[in-house]
Amino acid sequence: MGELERVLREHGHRVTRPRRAVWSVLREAQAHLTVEQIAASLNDAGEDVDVASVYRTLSLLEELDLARMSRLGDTDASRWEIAHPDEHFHLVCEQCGDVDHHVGSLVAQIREHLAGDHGFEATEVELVVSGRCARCARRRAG
Amino acid sequence: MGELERVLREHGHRVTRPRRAVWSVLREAQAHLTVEQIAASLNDAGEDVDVASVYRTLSLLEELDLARMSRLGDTDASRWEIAHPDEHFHLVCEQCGDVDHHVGSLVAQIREHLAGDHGFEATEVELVVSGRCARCARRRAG
DNA sequence: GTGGCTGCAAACATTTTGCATAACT
DNA sequence: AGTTATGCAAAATGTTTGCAGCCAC
Repeated sequence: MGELERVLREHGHRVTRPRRAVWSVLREAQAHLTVEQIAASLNDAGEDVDVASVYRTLSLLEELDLARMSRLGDTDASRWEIAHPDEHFHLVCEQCGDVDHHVGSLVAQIREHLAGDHGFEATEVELVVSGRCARCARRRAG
Repeated sequence: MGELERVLREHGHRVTRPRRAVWSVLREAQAHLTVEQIAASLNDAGEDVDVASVYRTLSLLEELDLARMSRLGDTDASRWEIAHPDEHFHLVCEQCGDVDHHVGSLVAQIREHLAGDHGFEATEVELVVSGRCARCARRRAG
């Protein structure tokens, strides 16, 4: 049994076609998807799921720590991704539009720094860095 | 002549009552304000400014690097603040709802780390940390 | 069978836009 | 006087909700 089914059942929720479909789209995408993009993917896959259900499913997945929402870049639409077990941060390239995930010690370092200097117990560290990725920097600088 | 007037004129924009009023509200507030809150403040101050003008003014101020927008916490409304010359980050307390600014070396450190390890030229570092502030942590832990 | 879930449509919240008028330079 | 910015209202966008019927359990 997949992770989705297990977690849903554990919490007394039902395993339905729309939930499987949304989960599948999130799993297969590497990027952060807007609801619009998720709906398009569902369509491509021949799955007929209402946006309202997409929203409801995403909220549920978030509640169950299976998905994560963020508002990257300058868009006003939320973007969704599978909840990574590892802490990571986002590098948004202003030139090519790419969004990279990076797992590293950085987030842990930030957490420690805050606990030490500010007495702040961090539960969630959201680090979004905009700029130019190595590839674009190379191309432009020579 | 104030900073607002100077920058507006420098860029060929007019100095108008709504622009002064919005600027004044932002200057006097320490917090990050939603457009709704800005409108309420304007009302309190006896200034009659349409929301559309508030939005247009805020966009202009952002373009001129006089104001900054961010989407803190879980709200879906943008929040605005005077553009700080210093780099800073946000500590959002999940318990008391407080949003603190912190200026420190942390952002510079992140920038260096990324340039070194990832070859990523950061232009903007947005660090939002949720958790429990020192005050709330003390109260609860003893 | 029954209660939770879905689809549909309508409501809601936030932000943007078109246009006639007002006001800054 | 010229033209940019404003106010108003309407539209666009993103998200939530009420409800009748459907489907997983």
